[in-house]
Amino acid sequence: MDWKNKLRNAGYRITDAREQMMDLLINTQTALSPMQIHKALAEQGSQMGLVSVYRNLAVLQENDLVCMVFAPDGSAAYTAGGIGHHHHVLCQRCLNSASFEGCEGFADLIQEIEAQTQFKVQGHLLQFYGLCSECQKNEIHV
Amino acid sequence: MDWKNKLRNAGYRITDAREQMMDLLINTQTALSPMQIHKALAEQGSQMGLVSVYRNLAVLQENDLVCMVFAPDGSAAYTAGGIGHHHHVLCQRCLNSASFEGCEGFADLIQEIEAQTQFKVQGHLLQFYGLCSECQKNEIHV
DNA sequence: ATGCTTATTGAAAAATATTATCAATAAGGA
DNA sequence: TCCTTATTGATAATATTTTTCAATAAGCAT
Repeated sequence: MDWKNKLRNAGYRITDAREQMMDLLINTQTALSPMQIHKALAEQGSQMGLVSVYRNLAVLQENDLVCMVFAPDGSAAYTAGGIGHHHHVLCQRCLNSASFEGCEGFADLIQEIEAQTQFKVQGHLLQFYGLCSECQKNEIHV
Repeated sequence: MDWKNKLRNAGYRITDAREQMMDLLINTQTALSPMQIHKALAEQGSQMGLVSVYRNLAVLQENDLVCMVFAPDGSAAYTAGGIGHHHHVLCQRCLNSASFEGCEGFADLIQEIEAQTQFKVQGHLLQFYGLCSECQKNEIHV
């Protein structure tokens, strides 16, 4: 199911603002801050206000159409890749974002944590940071 | 080495503000926001300004005396537990924080990610969320 | 196509969170 | 005890996110 039907089925409307945002996020490799999204759309001629960017990010995120990731500096950035349960690798240099599945290996770790801490584990936050292939090339010449 | 010497050796001074903050963070099970720290210290009679809380959190964090964690809502909170490379489990209900070591199991996962994404992985962000033992008890009566 | 209902938008303002400035104070070595 | 300089508090400046509200537009029913 494409994102439009997903939104429609959830009772949301398909607006220009949402189309522009989805197009941008889908076609951008790097994770973008709300401000960057706003700026990029403005440069494309969009009149959309920053407020709508925030509001729609919330809607899109709620419907699993975009993910929030933490940039290396701790700030929030958004990206459209990835379906189902997955995680992200972010390039520390250019914020290029890739997704991957597989945190099954956690089962053992979670058991150990629960034994050690007496917590009941219910969820996790996992991201990797590194260098994308492009930035690795440039890194050589440092 | 206790935290005072650690700071001293790094060229920082031991001030009332820093002592109050360390005492508070060491004796508090839950992760605290800058605001909560400021409020708690004010209630103890401290005159410390919120600005100093922020500044000293930065200093203490830089010296690995406190850790920043992400609360379930994405906001930053601080806790003093844990030495060396470690991670945290946070209670979603009360923000109780426990630390654990062991992300060795990541070696395989990282190799897989690097193969899949062409990234060179250099670091990671990992936290678990769940219920602490106290909150599990209360959960039963929901 | 047309009208109606209501979600959505933009603009401005409010609320929050964080950082910078600078004179006054205090830590800690001489 | 003095001196140097990191640290502090108060204020202001930035940055970030949310709220409010009238105007607009999406999409269903006609």
